[in-house]
Order: sequence, then C-alpha cells, then structure tokens
Amino acid sequence: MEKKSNKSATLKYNQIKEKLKALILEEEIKPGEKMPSENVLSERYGVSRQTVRKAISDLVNEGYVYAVQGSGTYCSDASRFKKDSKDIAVVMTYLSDYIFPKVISGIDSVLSDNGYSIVLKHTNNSRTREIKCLEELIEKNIDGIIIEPSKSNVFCKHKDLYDKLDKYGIPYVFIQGYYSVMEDKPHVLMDDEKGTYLLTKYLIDLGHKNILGVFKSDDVQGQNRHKGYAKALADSGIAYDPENVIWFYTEDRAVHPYVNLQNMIRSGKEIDSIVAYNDQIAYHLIKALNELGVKVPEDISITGYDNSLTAGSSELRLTTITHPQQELGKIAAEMLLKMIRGEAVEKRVIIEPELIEGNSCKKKNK
Amino acid sequence: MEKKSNKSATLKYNQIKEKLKALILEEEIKPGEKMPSENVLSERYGVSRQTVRKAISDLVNEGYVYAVQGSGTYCSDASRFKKDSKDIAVVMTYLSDYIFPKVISGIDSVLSDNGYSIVLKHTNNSRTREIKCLEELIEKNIDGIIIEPSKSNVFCKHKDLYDKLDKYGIPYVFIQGYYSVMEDKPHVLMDDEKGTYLLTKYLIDLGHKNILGVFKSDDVQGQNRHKGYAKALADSGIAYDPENVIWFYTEDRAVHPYVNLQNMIRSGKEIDSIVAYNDQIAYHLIKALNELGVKVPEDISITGYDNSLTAGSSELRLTTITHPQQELGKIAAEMLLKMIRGEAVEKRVIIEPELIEGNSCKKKNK
DNA sequence: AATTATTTGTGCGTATGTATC
DNA sequence: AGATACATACGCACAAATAAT
Repeated sequence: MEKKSNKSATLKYNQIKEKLKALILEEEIKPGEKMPSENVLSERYGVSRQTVRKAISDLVNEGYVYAVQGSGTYCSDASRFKKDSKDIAVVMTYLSDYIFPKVISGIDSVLSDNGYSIVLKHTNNSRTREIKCLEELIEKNIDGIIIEPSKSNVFCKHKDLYDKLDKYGIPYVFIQGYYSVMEDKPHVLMDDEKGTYLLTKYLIDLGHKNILGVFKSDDVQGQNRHKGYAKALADSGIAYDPENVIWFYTEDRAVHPYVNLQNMIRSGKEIDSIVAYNDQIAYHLIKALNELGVKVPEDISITGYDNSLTAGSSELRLTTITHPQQELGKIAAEMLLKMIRGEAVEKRVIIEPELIEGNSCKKKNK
Repeated sequence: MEKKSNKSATLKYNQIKEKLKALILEEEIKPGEKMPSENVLSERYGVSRQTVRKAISDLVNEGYVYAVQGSGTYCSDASRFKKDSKDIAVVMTYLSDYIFPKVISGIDSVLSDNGYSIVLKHTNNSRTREIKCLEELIEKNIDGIIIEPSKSNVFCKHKDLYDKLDKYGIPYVFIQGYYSVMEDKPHVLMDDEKGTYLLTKYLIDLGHKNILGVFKSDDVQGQNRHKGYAKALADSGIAYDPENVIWFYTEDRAVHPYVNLQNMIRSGKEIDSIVAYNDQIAYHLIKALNELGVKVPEDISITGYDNSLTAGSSELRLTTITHPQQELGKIAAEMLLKMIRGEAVEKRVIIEPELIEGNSCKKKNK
C-alpha cells in the first residue's frame, strides 16, 4: 500500500493532478473559474499534452473540474458538480394520521408528475432530530427540501445548517411555520391568526362570553392561534382573561389539557365554550367533558381547527377551520420546483382560512 | 439533443463500449469473468489499442469492469458495483389518510434507527404506475423495497421486473398482499379471512341472519374478506346468497356500494346487518342508510375493518377488526433489514386479527 | 527460482475533428 | 473567419504486474 502510494506520487500525471487539485483546494482557482489550458499546462510542466489530459480526465471523474469542448476546463462549483438525483426530501414533524397524509399527497401529486421521488423524514418535533435529519440529507444527493420546522417558536439555533444548504445550492421551502431568523426564506403557511379569529367571533356571535382557549405553546401556529383568539375578544369588547387559557407543550398534549380542563370544571369555573388548538385536541377535550357528564354542544360549545375529520358521518361534527393541506403541499412543491429551475418565487404564501360549520356549537340561551 | 446522441453513437470508443456493456448485461460475460484483452479487442474491432483503452476506461469509471495490471480486465460483480445508498423505497397504493400513515410510521420507526431513509412512492393502485415506479427505483440506487401490490388479485404480468430486482440483488418485501406467482417471496399480511369470519360470526351470535356483505373485488384482501364471510355463514348453517353480496371495484368505491345499498333498501330487501369491506366503506354505507332514514345500529347493524377510526370520542363506534398497521410496517421493515444483511427470513408472516367491539351492532330482538 | 509471454499502465508524438469565442 | 481549446483516433516504446512455463 505504502509502496504503491509512493510510486503513484512519482507518476507525472499524478503530480500534475495533485498540483491542480491544490490550486482548487487552496482556492487559487475558485469555482467556475477557468483552469489553464492543456497546452499551457503541458508546456509549464514540461510534459506531453496527453499526460496533462490524463490528469485532467481523472479530475473530471472525481468531480473537481468539468470540461467544455471548444471553451476550456473549469473548476466545479457545487451545483455543476452535483448531478440531479431527482429526489426531494420532505421533513415533517410527525408521520401521524392527522394532517400529514394530505400534505404529502399534495406534494406527491406535483412531484411525481415531474419525475421526482420523495424521501421522507420526520423529526418528532425535536430540534435535535431536525439537525440530524438535515445533516443526513446534506450527505445525500438531494435536489431540494420541503420542511416543517420543529418547535418553530423556539429560537433557531441551527441556522448554520440552512446556510450550508444555501452554499450547496440546495433549495428549501418551509411549510406550516418558519424560523423568524429566516423569514426571507420561502415559506407557505396558513393564516392561523385569522382562523381562530373567525372561530372565536363565531362563538361570540352565538352569545358565548366565557370562552376557554387551549393552545400549544411551542410552535408559531399555537402562538398565532392564540393571537387570533385574543384579538376577536378584544374586538368584541370582551376582556382577555389569562385564567381562561390553557397552554400545553407537545410532550404534554396527551394529558395536560385533559386534566386541566377537568380540574376547571370540577372547581365550578364558568365556561360556556372552548376554542381548541386543533381537532385532535378538541376531541380529546370532548372526551374529558363527557367523562364528567358535560354534554357537547348542549352544555359547552367547542371548536376545532384543521378540518381533519375523515368521517363526516359521525354524529358530532366539529365546527372547524379548513386546512387545505393538499393545497399547501401542492403550493410548496411547486415553489420548490421553480427554485430548482432557478426561477424566482414569492417569499411568503399565506393560505386563507375558511370556517366550516358543524354541530359542535350551540346558540347560548340566556 | 438528437444530434448529440447520434454523434456519440458513431464514436468508435462508444461503439466498443456499448458492445462490451451488452456482453455484460446479457451475461455473456458473468461477474468475475475476464474480459477480452485490449490487444484482442483492438484486433477484433479493427481499432487502435488506445481506442479500446478509452472504452474500457469509461466502463471502469462507470463500475461495470475493473482492471488488474498484468492480469486483465474483469467483469464487476454486483456487490462491487453497488454501494449502499441507505435508502429504502416504500411503494404504497394510496397516500391516503386511511391506513398509510400508521404503516409508514411503523416502517420508519425501524428504519430511522438503522440510519435508513424512506423513499416514498405510490401507485394509485394501478399496475401501469407500479411498473413505472419499479423501473424508476431500479434506475436509482436503492437498498431494498417494501411494496404493497396494486390490484393484487389480477394476474401479475410484470414478474420480469421483480426478476430484475432479484438479479440486481435488491431485496423486497410485500405487504398487505402478494402476487400468487411469487408466493415464495417474503410477504407480511393480515389474516383477512379470519377477520371477517370473526365479524360475521359476531353478527350471527347477535341473532342476525340477513347479513349483507360488501367487498372489493380487485384485491386479495377483498377476496379473502369475502371468504371469511362465506365461511362463517356456512359454519352457522346459513345459506350463502350471492344476492346478499355487493362487489365493487376500486374505481367504483365512491358511488357503487352507496347507490346499490340504497336501491336494495328502497326495493324493500330484508337486511338486518352489513359486513363492510373496511371502515371507510362502512361509514359511507351508514351515510347512505341515514339518508333514507335507516338508523344504525337500531335498524341495521354494521361492521367495519381496519380499526382506522381516530376519534374514539365519536358517538358511533364501529365494531371492527384491529389492523395493527404500525406492527405490520415494523415487521416488514425488520424483514427487509435482515434480507439486506443477507440473513434468512420467513417467507410469510401473518398477523392475527382481533375483534374490537364498538356500538354499531345491536342484538336482534325477534 | 528464474524466465518468458501476456496484459495493463505510463508517457509521448501526431493528425484531425469540433465546439467556442 | 480565424484562433483557441478540448475530443477523437491512431501510432510507438517502455514499465510494471501477473501468470504460466
């Protein structure tokens, strides 16, 4: 082995190859810049043009340079070096049966037709896992990324990874949320604030005053849905009461809102309606209420969010907000394709929410 | 574009390259076998040795052959050619929110931990699209495939593609169904027959006699669920009546069962219960019944299949069969990993069904 | 164990083709 | 149109590794 490498160092074409490689690695010649011509090199190093060609041919195969007939040999820039993999990564927080399937099928409907495959990843809404995912994807040969940020309310500490993506020319689109430090990066999202505004207003119009809000605290969606709730109250002249809001973390979602609500009911707190973070939580809360003998919508009205209910035949249909998940996936995929093609895209696409009336809310008779 | 490809075909070294490549692909020269020497080739094709060398050099770079100085040039064996991509393809029929999310998260839970990524594909349950998918995947560098066969009841006409996978050493596992011509290939499935057997028996035990069966005709699941239904009737001494079965095709699923059932009811046909192909169809049928003023379970009992209901808080809970989709995904992924490692696996894993009692069925009072 | 033929690898020379600027 | 640069193609000589004698 050592003998071989010693020997290989004495080969003329290897010597030239190493010299050229050094020029590139030390950035004497920068990406996109022209290399010296074959004739120049053969004269400079006193070897035949064939020998120079062999050295360059190796460098081409290794991806350091590329040759254009009639023009010259050029130092590779990352994008030229990279050959299209026709793979696009989709990084979601959860692979649950909640909104993920519709988003992914929206994405797929656009990408399949354009010959792309989807590489699926998920982060469990954990920052650590998101970092691991991105690192893996950078290793791979990926043409672009559609990513749902994890815990998007917490400050983004891994901007360097996104900078790396920029450097490597790998385009990416955020969906459902975005990191505030990168608000100039393309993102597609719902107007979450407006959604809960509509719901809360709807409840107020039905005569409700003691409206409980249940929101997730660790993503922008939760923050925005809370804002819409508060704004609707303010606009209707109802005082905002922090005691009327239950905050929960992703990790808590299975027990915290459930238990808190039951405690409130048991303590005799006056609540006539609930604006829930999403449909899943709403159903969860309904269960908690039913357990205590409180009927929905007779005793308490409740609203959801995302219109995730598959079974429209179920007797209790939540009043909720359409979350055109498929549309969201489509738009994100189309933006990414444009970016791959080098076309310009809008930095921010906001999808308007629409209220879907179910039978989970009732006019308050006072 | 065309000009370019025409030109490249006239180049001598490309001609020789293609001839050699053909020898390898048609297995005239098998992996590990010696290629003709440069001098032999130069004489055989009437070109200079340098030209032959250029052709071979390209083949070396592309991985088809490798050269040993002083000895000769040899045909690569597949394992030498292929480097692990750490990608596994999952080919599903639909990316719906039905059973897909759970299966995929089961698969992911195993593969992520082992450093693999999922490449997601779907076939829309179309044979043509399945073929296109497989061809795309063969082009890519994939370590293995988990595939849900499309319309698995129809005879498999594309076995050659699976043979190609075998030849390339790409392992694959079928889930949810399998092609009968390849029953020796690993597959993981539910005991669908037993599932409907349990459901039908359950209805019979509640006193039902006129049990309508609604089944999908173009996959093995549908066939097997029908078998279980028929067997339960036979075991209980109830005559099987073809008039009591509605068959539908994938394409029809949205209207055919719905309309047919309504026609039956309108015509006054006596039906006291329904065994539906799956939960989705069951909910569909419930809607059809409600539209005609028929109540479930008061007037007609109904069973589903797959236990897909997310909202356990809905008032009508289907009596259904657990479809441990996550488990299914896990098992398939574990099998595939073993196959990649070259370990032996069971050819057939069958997951036992279990009845989940809801409130969609009622004891018949006669 | 040494020799020899074979085979690939290195290096150079020349001529012509073809794309680019 | 012409100069320049890379691409193809053939030729030769010798080196280095291998395999068979």
